[in-house]
Amino acid sequence: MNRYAHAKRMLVAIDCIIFGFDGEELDLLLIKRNFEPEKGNWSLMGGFLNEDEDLEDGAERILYDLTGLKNIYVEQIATFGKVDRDPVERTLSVVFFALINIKDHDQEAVKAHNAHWITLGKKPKLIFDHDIMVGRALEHLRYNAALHPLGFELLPEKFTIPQLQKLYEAIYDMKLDRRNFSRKILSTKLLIDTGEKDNNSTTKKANLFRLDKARYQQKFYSFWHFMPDPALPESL
Amino acid sequence: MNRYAHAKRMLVAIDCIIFGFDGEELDLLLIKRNFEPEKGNWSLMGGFLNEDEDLEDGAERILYDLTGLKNIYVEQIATFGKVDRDPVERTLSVVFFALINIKDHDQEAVKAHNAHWITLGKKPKLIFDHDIMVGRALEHLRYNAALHPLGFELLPEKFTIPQLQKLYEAIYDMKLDRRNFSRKILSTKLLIDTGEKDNNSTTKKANLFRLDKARYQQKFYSFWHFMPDPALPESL
DNA sequence: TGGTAATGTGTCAATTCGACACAATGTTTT
DNA sequence: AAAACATTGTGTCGAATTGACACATTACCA
Repeated sequence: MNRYAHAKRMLVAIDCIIFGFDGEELDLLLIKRNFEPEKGNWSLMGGFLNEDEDLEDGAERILYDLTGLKNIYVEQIATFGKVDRDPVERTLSVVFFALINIKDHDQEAVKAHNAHWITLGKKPKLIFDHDIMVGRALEHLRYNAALHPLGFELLPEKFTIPQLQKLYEAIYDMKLDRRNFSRKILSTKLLIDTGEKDNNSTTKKANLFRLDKARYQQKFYSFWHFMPDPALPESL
Repeated sequence: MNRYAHAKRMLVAIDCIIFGFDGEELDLLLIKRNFEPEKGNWSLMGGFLNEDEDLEDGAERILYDLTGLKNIYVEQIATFGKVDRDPVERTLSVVFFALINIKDHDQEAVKAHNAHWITLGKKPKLIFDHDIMVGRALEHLRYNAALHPLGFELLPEKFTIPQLQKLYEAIYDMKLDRRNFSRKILSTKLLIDTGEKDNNSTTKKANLFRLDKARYQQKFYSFWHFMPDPALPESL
């Protein structure tokens, strides 16, 4: 038990990288800090982990506090632990990333926190190691969006295939062939044609699709993905 | 600054999942604890993060302490933070996984820690949430071994293609076609034929290959992998 | 010296992929 | 009202990749 007695207790922060999609580019929800430390500079949304709170609950609390949203897509990415990463006091930061439909958030709550949606390409310099965190989050998004049907979290419930394509083009910063993309997406049988049309369009109105949620759950691990499903052995 | 004053400081542990490969199956290096808490039960190798120590340095210290090895493959997987995961006191655990060549470790150091190599299929029940950690580590290994040339970390410097195949079969718990596997691996141009033969064999001696390390670095992100390399934008 | 076991290499059909063309729809312009 | 324009839906075709399978080679052993 001596081990416990001699070990150092330290602060644990939670920082959230919040991705949205405005129809053309990926956006981040960032805070213009009106509090110390680093008042006046940009940072991720964050907070300290409470004594009686699980990590995931902490992340959800912080995200709810800023956006007013619950049940959004949240995933832990990594923990940052350099000794001097926070100049005030040694603080570990557990980083989460969240994908939200940019139309859904509570505008009042966002304004109250002095938060702003910023296009990824125009991201200002962030405090501490937050720039590295964003880089890691983007890498994570690129990895997982190719292997899992993650992208749908960033779109409204009903969306068109050209919208979905623009999203993937924004994530990977590349152009994709319209016809091949459509063929590949439809071959997953993950989309259901609602029969409705996108009336926002000024030219030919595209078909609106929605996710087949049951199939989505079932295919989470095999979408665009050639590995055996990571079924764990009985003993685990 | 008040935020800092009111936040709770807590213990931070590091736990390591150490994978090895015995030529037939995946193995884990586990501790039969001769210290409290949970004395007599099995656990992962771990320890507390020191005050003046980066996370990765802590993981390397703990791994060196147990195996006598440095410069091994180590990767952070996730942080576990359930409030009651450690019954003694609230403790976060940052989990790392390490891949080592099972022949290389320091036998004395391992014995001194009462550690043992256990075949994954015969893993005993572990303490706390360590079973879940092992599950997550295996999932991580399966993910990444398909996308990156990770497997080589588990093999000696010179290895044969049939050895490599057995490793992949152990990781994914499935049989692969010998001829197609060979074709796929060789098509990566990642292996260099040393010209030597494997003299351990009692039948036809297989060719010994080694990794083309330069190409390995270069191809880390495109090996068996169809996404664009995650090159980050200038701003990150 | 022939039998056995494991390795190295080749073939072939089915599928998938990437590049590309054309028809259909809805708006705007003349 | 018709022509021009922008965007969407669908099809084709050759090339590359994949999965299933066969055969020759090497080394040990009886």
